Amino acid sequence: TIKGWVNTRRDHGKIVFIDLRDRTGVVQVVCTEAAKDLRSEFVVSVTGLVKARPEKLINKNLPTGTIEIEAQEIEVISQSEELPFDMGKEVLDVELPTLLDYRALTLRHPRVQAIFKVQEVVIDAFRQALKARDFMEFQAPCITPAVAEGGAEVFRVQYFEHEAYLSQSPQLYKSLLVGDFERVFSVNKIFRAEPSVTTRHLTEVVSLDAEFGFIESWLDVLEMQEYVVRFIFGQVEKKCAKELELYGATLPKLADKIPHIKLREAQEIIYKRTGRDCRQEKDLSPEDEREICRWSRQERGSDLVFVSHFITKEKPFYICPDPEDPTYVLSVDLIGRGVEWSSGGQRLNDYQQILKNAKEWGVKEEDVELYLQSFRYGVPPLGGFALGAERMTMHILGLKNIREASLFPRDMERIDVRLNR
RNA sequence: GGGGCUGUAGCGCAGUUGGUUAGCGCGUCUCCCUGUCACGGAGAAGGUCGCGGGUUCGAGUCCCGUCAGCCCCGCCA
Repeated sequence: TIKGWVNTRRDHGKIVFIDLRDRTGVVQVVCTEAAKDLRSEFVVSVTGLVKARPEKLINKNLPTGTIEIEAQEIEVISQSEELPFDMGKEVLDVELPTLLDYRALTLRHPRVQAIFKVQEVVIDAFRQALKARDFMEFQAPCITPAVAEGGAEVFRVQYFEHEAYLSQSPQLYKSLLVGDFERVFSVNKIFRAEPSVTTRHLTEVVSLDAEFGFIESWLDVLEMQEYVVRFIFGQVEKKCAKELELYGATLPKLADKIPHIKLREAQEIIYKRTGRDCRQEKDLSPEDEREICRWSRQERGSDLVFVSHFITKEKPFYICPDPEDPTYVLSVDLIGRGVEWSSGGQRLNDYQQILKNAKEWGVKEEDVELYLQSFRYGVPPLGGFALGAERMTMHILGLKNIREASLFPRDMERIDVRLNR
């Protein structure tokens, strides 16, 4: 007896073929006319005999193509309504809004499922990589007391008779915890109320965060980041060959060492290559990021490139300025395939300096009280980084829109269903 | 917030310089088929062309407005 969903039905009159699907794959069931009433996505229980197919009837395109099941009895367990689109195609031919409007159904398609198998491996590999380096996993809070960092917009929530916010980053908590556990990481949801309607932004994101103490320099953070990314790629390559093939995807090519350049060097390179002068800009634009990726690929043989030394004033108060030139910070973004994959850097660990910076940045002491407490009682030099799980998944598979890489994407216009209907 | 593009059957699309009955593929329904595996064959149903207004003898097509969607830019520790 085998139970599963009807993938497709091929009716030949006296003989009917059913492709039966369950979590392990698809197998062909040979039925009599009794199967005439079965439709796509019906859940059925088939009792019958597993038989080897005659040589001529072997389907080489199907992993189970050498066998088939001769049905003796078929019981319908659950019926399905008529499908809104064709699920039998190798590639679901629907537009993004349809893909998401029918999410419960589209997630049954093997090519859609592949996305989330890759994502699972990415997240699992992140955990493995850090546990192997003696990091401890922690659960970050989602409700936070105040907006401690400028920058990204935050969601406000009613918290009894008080106001609270949804966490836009576990940053302060993971840094704080370095004072307690030395090496920590978390896999957690973060929330951003940016009014951004783009192919790479979501309001609810899975963030892969790591932070550790006793670093000799910010380069230790960069190395740890590189180790983790390489480990993740290795696991995806090993465990997701089938999924990568479905998308014709290849993992980013990495040089022996991922090249690393400073923001100003990157801008100089872009100026020399394109004549576009962005040397005074405070950050790389999307086009700049694409150009620097082209450079990295051509000149250094690497699809990924670290860009460091962003402008101190543009970064949060806790980032460590470069002692050699405090205009720039010891923070680093990992850029690949034209977009940002992760960002990290060295943080301040000197209590007085953090206090001073907080004041300068306009951060109220009382809003970061718990964070500051940690640094009053001794914290080693520290740093860390964060990767976006959806962005990694998206760019590993070459998806066009990040919403495809989120099971239930939230954006300005959608929470499960479209908000403007 | 700025710009570009799109909106035609359940889904994906075509529709010429404005012209009389708006098409195609898939899916759905009926019938035929014992070897298909995206089965095949015959037939059928299914549309106020996003919505509102205008120009015109006549609008899916042109104009204005509006709503929705997609993409780019901006915003984005």
